[in-house]
Amino acid sequence: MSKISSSHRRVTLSDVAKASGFSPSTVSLVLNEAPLSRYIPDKTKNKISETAKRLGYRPDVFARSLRSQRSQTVGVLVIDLADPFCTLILQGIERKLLPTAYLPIVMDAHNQPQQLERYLEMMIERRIEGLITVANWLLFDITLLEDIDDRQIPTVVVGRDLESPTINSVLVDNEAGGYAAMQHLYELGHRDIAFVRGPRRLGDSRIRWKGVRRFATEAGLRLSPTLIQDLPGTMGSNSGFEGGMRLTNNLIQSAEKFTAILAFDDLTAYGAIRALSEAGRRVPDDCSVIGFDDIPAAAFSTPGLTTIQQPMGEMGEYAAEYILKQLERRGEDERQPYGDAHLMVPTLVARGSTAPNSPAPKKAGKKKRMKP
Amino acid sequence: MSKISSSHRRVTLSDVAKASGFSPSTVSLVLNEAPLSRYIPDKTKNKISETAKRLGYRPDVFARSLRSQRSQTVGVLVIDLADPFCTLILQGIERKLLPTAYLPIVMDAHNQPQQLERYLEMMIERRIEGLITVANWLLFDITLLEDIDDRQIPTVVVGRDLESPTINSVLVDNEAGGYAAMQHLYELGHRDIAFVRGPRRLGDSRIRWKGVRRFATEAGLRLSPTLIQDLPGTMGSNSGFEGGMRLTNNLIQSAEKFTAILAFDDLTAYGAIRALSEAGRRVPDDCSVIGFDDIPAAAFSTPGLTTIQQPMGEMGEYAAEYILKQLERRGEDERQPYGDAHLMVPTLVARGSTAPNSPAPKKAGKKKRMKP
DNA sequence: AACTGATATTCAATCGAATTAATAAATATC
DNA sequence: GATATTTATTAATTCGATTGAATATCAGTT
Repeated sequence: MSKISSSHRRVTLSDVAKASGFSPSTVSLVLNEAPLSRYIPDKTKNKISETAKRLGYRPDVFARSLRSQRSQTVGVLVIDLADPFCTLILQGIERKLLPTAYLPIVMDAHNQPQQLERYLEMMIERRIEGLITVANWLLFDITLLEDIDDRQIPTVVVGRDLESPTINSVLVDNEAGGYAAMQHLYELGHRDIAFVRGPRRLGDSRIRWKGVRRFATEAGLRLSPTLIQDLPGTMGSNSGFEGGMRLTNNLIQSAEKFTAILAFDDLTAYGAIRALSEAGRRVPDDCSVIGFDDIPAAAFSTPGLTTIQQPMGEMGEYAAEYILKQLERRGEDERQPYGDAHLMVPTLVARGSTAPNSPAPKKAGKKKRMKP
Repeated sequence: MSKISSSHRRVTLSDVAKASGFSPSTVSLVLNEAPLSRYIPDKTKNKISETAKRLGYRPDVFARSLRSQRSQTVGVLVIDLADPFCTLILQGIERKLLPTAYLPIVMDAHNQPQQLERYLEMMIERRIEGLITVANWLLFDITLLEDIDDRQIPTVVVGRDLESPTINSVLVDNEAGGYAAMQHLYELGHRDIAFVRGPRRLGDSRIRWKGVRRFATEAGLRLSPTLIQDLPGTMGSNSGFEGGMRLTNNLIQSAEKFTAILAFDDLTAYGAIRALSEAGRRVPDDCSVIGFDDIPAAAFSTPGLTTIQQPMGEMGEYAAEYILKQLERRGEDERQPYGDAHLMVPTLVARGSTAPNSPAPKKAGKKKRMKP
């Protein structure tokens, strides 16, 4: 039973009509379960559906779309498909869309926001009925998305805090995440904690920091300004790694003691680990490292990376559901609340890259300076 | 200049016709540069193209597809989007397709080959003009693809050796890769090498092994059967990691000495590293590990993973080009050679997970037994 | 017997563009 | 000057499905 369909000539609506002895109109009404089919007796309905099945009829999507002015597609604009963060979100979206009649049209911006306009134009040309943008932390022009939204095409952004006044978004509770990361390190006994924060211009980064600060305040912990580094705002895709490495080197050379690093995201964390390793410091024995995201590599690297897990899959699912809901209530003309952000709860995943602080000395008098 | 298009009402062909003072036919001929437009004077042509541009005319893809029976799309069936191997290939495909008139319709099989048939049906419904299947090492039913090929839809598979008699494919030269991996370890002085091979049923795995054997024979090296482990054929997506871990534990417990592990792929290699680490063996000091693929994580893990790089991007590009070529010469009815496999050259990428063998003891007398 | 309303089915227009056959004017040929 | 030929443009059909208006049948009402 592996043949997909035996005859190569297309079966059209009127083929079914002819074969079943009814008119194309009737066939259409029946197969679409249109309201007008309400008076058509079951006998007719059965006959029609049977012949349709027998002939292997499949409606021509183009004819249908042309007539109905609906494409049955949802645009999915992914900022970078190679970013595992985006990929997992995308898979969540697909999971929700698969059982529906909507086909995702996936476009990959390859980390080049300059071309965003072009992609969106292509999507409009293809008459997408909804738009989901899967963003990583790359900055791009929001006004383009707002344009789409203006056109009555429901739009949502997943993964990033866009801080747009009009566009709804789905993202992780960054503050809770920052808080949890900090708490984890604190509970392991770390008091001298270094930070590699995200770019200042990035909303997500600021909010995570807010969570970190909140925990520190509550715990009565003072954060040393010397131990705070910021990733630059103008970074390519993978340069989180390089940034993390460079900034961690700064930290090491600053000569201020620290026993743990809280990194902006997993890639940054890996950069930190590399830098520490090159400086002869073992993770987690000499220094704990915690990331953010929980990309797949976090599980299979050695040591495993302790991190704040974003529920990427669920975020994608939620976004897809949101769009589907919008599409259902189309025409009701009740616009959803503007600029809403739906926050998902992050989860701490403790792996090998964090460990209790200083198993040896209880008295804090003996400080190991790397360089005087 | 961020507005994508000002007016929300669609501009149709006859709008342009009215505005320019010509008939829809003429406008269509001019804008498509159809053969019949050869007698139309430049004056007319210019006027029409100008008004078209002025009004912001964009042909309706559905109307066009309905009439011309061409969808201007290429189906891209990805076995697992979360697999970085697939992702990078996909990006290569996109790079080549972007400048053309063809839009990729990406479908993700989520590692569930049972649903393949359904996806292919959806693609046929969407009238894809060509099909690129991005395969990882998951086994699936080839006959489905052969069906597509039968329908005059050019088909190609990237990334896997399908061993199909009819379908063309693009993949890495597995034998050369196996050879190079082996050579690398040998040149570092390793003589006692353990292997975690891929599933026996997998063609790629067998060919890699062929390369390994060839080098061993040339170098006069005997391979110990005890040090050869095979991944099971029935594995989920990420279980390469678990498999690698489990089989490496077997190796460790076998008590036969080895100073390097040649793993089937990067994920397997990471499993091996984890197992070694848990057994107290350091990589690369106590044991070198080499992988295959060069997934992104290989670069940012610590130590970096030495591996055989597959040119994933280029493979994708090549596949896309192949399909485009087939589409160009459509109608010429000269079928391409059947079942061709285009081999791409792999590259050794030496990173931190491999190191010269035994800087210390020359005499191999002192064996550390894990358990008797 | 004429009329109403529910039931059952179909006609015909439409979506927007591509394309073939047809027409009209200008020029060339004998 | 009648007839080809080239140049320039268009009317009309087609792709395949949807849908509002129209028609036809029948049971029930007065």
